[in-house]
Amino acid sequence: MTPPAKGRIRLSNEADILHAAEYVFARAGFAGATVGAIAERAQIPKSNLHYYYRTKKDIYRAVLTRTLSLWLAETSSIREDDDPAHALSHYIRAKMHLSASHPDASRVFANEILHGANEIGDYLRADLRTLVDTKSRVIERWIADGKMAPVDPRHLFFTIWAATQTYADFEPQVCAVLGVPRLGTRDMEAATQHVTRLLLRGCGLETDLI
Amino acid sequence: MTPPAKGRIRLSNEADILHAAEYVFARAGFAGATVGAIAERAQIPKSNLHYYYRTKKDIYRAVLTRTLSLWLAETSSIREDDDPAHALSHYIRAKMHLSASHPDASRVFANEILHGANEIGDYLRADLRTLVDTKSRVIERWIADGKMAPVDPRHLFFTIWAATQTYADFEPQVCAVLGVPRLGTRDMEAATQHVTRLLLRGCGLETDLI
DNA sequence: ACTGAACCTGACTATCTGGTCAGGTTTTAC
DNA sequence: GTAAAACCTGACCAGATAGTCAGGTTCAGT
Repeated sequence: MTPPAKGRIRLSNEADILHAAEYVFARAGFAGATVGAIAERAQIPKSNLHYYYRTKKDIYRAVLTRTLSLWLAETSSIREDDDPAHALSHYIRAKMHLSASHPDASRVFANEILHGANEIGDYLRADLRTLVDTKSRVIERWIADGKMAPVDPRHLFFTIWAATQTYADFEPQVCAVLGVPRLGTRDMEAATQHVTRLLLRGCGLETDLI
Repeated sequence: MTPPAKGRIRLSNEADILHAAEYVFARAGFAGATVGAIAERAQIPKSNLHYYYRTKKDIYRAVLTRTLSLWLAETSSIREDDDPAHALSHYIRAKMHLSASHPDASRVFANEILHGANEIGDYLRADLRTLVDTKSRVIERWIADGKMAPVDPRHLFFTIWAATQTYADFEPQVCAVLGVPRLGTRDMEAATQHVTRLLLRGCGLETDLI
């Protein structure tokens, strides 16, 4: 267990380390990342880093944990008493915003799942599954009420996640096709418009009204 | 350069190595994969492997190159004289089939782009971009002819790729949410139906007619 | 001011891994 | 049958890297 009360210095240094680690893990994956590189980026000696996190895996888990809560918090807009078009477009926009503001976090997360989700598999099977089940029931209710076209809610989530995270995870491919060096605010806004319209229309929802 | 004429043994061994390498790279990434593990899986001594591929990067590039051509060949169904609904559903189905039949290839490819596309960036900016430009013009023509709703063709490709490849790249997440140990034929067929209907309807195309 | 806890660090090591190489065996072409 | 090319391999090494540790410095509460 970590000490119950964390000192000021510890708090600050752990934040620096995690920030640097996110950057390094996003670019090199777990195996390719070196503790030395993380330490260098955090501007801290390697042995000092080991004082806060005993092993590389400890750092990795800390980065993943921090990202998970971020990822999970965004479904709040999907509530049964809300309007489907409004709720879904809000959710999609929130996810796109996450891809734009925390691309490295998205990449670390993607990398973890891509390679078998060995560290977070239990979490996915428990918390994530429960969450999606709950939100799926809301969507099924909307469908039963004739508010939107019949769509498998779980697969709808897969498609929304994929369509939005692709702008963070596969940015080099997107940039290559669009012919831009990196994704700017304008590109991301166009992407958000596209995804929202395409998927809402796909769910049989009027997009002109938004 | 590789020798112009390859021996029978070389052909067979290179195929074994590449097959094993795809498996290992998909699970561990480039840095996490060890030449020893690839050799072991190919049932060949490590030094023999180095006889065929001098460096680990050579193996990696060979795997990527093989995958690239596979990935590229599928846009053939998108032709201007074809019906949009038919062409797009055909393309989506082909992409889904690729995710089902070559998940490891998809993962190696995804991993490469996720970590910056350093090996295939040039290819993406050249061949892939040209291909997408060409096919985008076809879709723009369909839109101009009022055959489908106005959709940004490039972003449409991003969404199709993302929605289909997610079933290979993020399989552990999909399985966790669906509560199944692995994706079966039935699951993939349901996924294909979902993606096709959602995206075609999103493009303003009638899906009942397919 | 004092003192114990928290924090810091250079030097070190065990291990792992990519790649080499000399010398062997098998295959192929004639 | 034979010779050259292709193929194979155990032993080896150099470099990289995760993690340790003993001993030092700074901080926080009193």
